Amino acid sequence: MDQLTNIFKVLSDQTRLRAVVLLYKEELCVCELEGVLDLSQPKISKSLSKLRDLNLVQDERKEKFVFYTLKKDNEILNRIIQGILENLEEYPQLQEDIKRLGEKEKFLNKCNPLSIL
Amino acid sequence: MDQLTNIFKVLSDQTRLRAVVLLYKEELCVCELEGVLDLSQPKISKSLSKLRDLNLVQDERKEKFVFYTLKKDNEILNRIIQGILENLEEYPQLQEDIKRLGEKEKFLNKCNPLSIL
DNA sequence: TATACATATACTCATAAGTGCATATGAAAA
DNA sequence: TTTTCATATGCACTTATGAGTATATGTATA
Repeated sequence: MDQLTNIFKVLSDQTRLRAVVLLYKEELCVCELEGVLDLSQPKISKSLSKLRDLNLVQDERKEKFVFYTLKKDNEILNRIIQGILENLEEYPQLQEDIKRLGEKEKFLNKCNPLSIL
Repeated sequence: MDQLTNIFKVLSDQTRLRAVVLLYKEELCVCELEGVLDLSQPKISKSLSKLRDLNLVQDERKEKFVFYTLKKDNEILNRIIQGILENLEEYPQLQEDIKRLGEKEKFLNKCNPLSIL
């Protein structure tokens, strides 16, 4: 039951929930998450680290960036996210996040404040 | 999104999760929950109070006892519990709890230690 | 092999959350 | 109207958690 309650705990934080929803849709690097969610780098990194602890996420380095994907082998988690996605109208923030996924490339290489035009 | 993360937070505690699953199956009073889950009265009572705060539960007094039921109007919550119930083999504790639901009457009027035969 | 840059982690702090025990509340029964 | 009994709440304590800032790590590029 621990595995179950741990999943709920992970989802009970807004940052992590937002990240999980995005990662369910596509692979993203820390940089992109930082930009799309408009949150600090350590905050994103820590969130991802908790997801990694629970084995909910997979990471892979590609050149300069580390890309994360959500593992799709967790029945309950899949169900939950699907439930959320089917009722997105109820969650404007998540809706907005997903919309901003379209501009994700904008944030690649732009995570450093100094490099923002 | 707060409502969502709050639901996850509520479910991230073992006591509350166990109670929610039982209350999804049937109406129970504090006494019965105490017996079935084998936990202290204040612990049960506090768990129920958090569920009440989130409007996930309904209470009704019947003579000496206060009976609780889970409200079935929360899409996401329903889905989650259904998901759990469909994979009960993975959660022995919850399975055991549900089994003990059969003996629930045994605990009515027996919550007071002094009245235990 | 230096340097730059993306990501991870450490540290401190403030706050929240769970637990156990004692006690308050309030309805029912005597 | 007093007593009993089911349930709720308060308090003290301990641990967990999230946030921000600074800094470490490690790969890639110059």
